Amino acid sequence: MDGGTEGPTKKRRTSWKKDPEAVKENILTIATQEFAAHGLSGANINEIASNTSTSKRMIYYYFGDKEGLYQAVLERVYSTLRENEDRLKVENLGPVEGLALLVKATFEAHAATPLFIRLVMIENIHNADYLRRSDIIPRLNRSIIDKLADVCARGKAQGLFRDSADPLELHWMISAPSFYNVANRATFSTSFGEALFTPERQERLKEHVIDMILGAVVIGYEPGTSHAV
Amino acid sequence: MDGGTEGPTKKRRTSWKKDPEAVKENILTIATQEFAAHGLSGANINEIASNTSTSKRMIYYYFGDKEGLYQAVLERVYSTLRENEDRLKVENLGPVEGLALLVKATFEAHAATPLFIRLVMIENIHNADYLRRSDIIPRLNRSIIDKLADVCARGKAQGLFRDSADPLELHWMISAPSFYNVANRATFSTSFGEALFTPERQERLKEHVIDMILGAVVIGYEPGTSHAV
DNA sequence: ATTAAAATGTACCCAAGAGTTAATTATATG
DNA sequence: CATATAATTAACTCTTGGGTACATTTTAAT
Repeated sequence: MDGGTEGPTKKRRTSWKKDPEAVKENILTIATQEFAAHGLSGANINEIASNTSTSKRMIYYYFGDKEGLYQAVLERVYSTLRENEDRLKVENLGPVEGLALLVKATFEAHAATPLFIRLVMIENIHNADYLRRSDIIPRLNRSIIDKLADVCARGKAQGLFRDSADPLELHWMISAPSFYNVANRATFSTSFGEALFTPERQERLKEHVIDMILGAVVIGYEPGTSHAV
Repeated sequence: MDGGTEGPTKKRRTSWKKDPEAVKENILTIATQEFAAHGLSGANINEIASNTSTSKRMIYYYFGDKEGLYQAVLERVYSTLRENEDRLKVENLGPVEGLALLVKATFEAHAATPLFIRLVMIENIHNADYLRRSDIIPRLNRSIIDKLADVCARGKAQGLFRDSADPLELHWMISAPSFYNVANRATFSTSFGEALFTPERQERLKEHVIDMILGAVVIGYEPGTSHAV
């Protein structure tokens, strides 16, 4: 094809600026999408590189290898999640309303961040090896448990919550449907149809989840009275 | 080692029996473990082959390519699940007891089949492309919905269940915590510790799930009165 | 200006692993 | 018992893609 004039096609390099942070950020953004889409082994470094504004060389320069890049992606996405959790304020609400808000916010947050969900799924396939290896765990996810503990304590003190209410169990109960709703949507709708995934049915499911949680925790709770939506 | 007498080491092939079904079954069993462990792209055909009592050639002979093998694995494991569901009998139980049993059995079945859970997680990563392509879907997972519909109808007819109770939503509500409990154990316990995964706490969680579901469906349900465990 | 170090570009290497080719053996059928 | 076909073995090919070598450019410090 281009074998034409073998003239001055020397090594004419393009000019560039030093901007390490922007380059790293650019790589991480693209890599997040690639890993979320195809998993750790399925992700393609060449593909990531070609979608960045830099080169494959820089990926290895900054992140060492594929696993290093994956780990960085995982940590960044977890940190973002943490920041979102921190923004939630329930201290000023009553225990029942506070708990209802936490459930509602969790359900919506999961639905709004499918990329994060996929990365967590992938990390679970890998037995959480990379998350465990990370040093961000301790400060991670602490706030959501603290919030639940606060709401729980106040609810019990006011005689509104059952004695059995437990913050960690509550977090499990809230996360499970919220996570499943996004994570298993593909197989669920393939098996049973898309019916539950219209906006209206999703609202209904969210209501059900709130009712289930409050019903398990709040003494004498009447379904449909959360006023949280 | 065996470099000794370079005598009659010609092409002396080992003897073998024709046994296509056993060979296929053997391949599927090993492949199931490999795919469940490493996912579609992460699985290694050479590794699978070396763990079977046959050769890599046979994998391609019977299943065409890696994706064909994966699809076969997926279909087989879904079929096994279906058979387990069919064994459950709730027609002779009252609506409340029947529903409680369905929840309990689902929770326990998920906990008992981590391999299946992993394959479903992996299939969701692939947007259920292979499940969708399969022709086993229609008859699949039908029975569980039918059972729930039966229980629901009887519960409503007897004035025990809320009018809002819906079989498909119920299945979603039952599956979500059951699935999450196994699928996300790695990241959950990495973030929050192993506390919820002792046998005692798992029993407690199962009770909570039963209570939550019954609380959402059964009019005037009192937590801890399911008698299902 | 000089220079060293950090950052970047280009081209390449090479192992891993999906998939194939061709010969060989078992078994059913007439 | 000839022979066609299904089942199987052994050895090979060849692309894909993770990772690297090395040259080059920017920038900050002296």
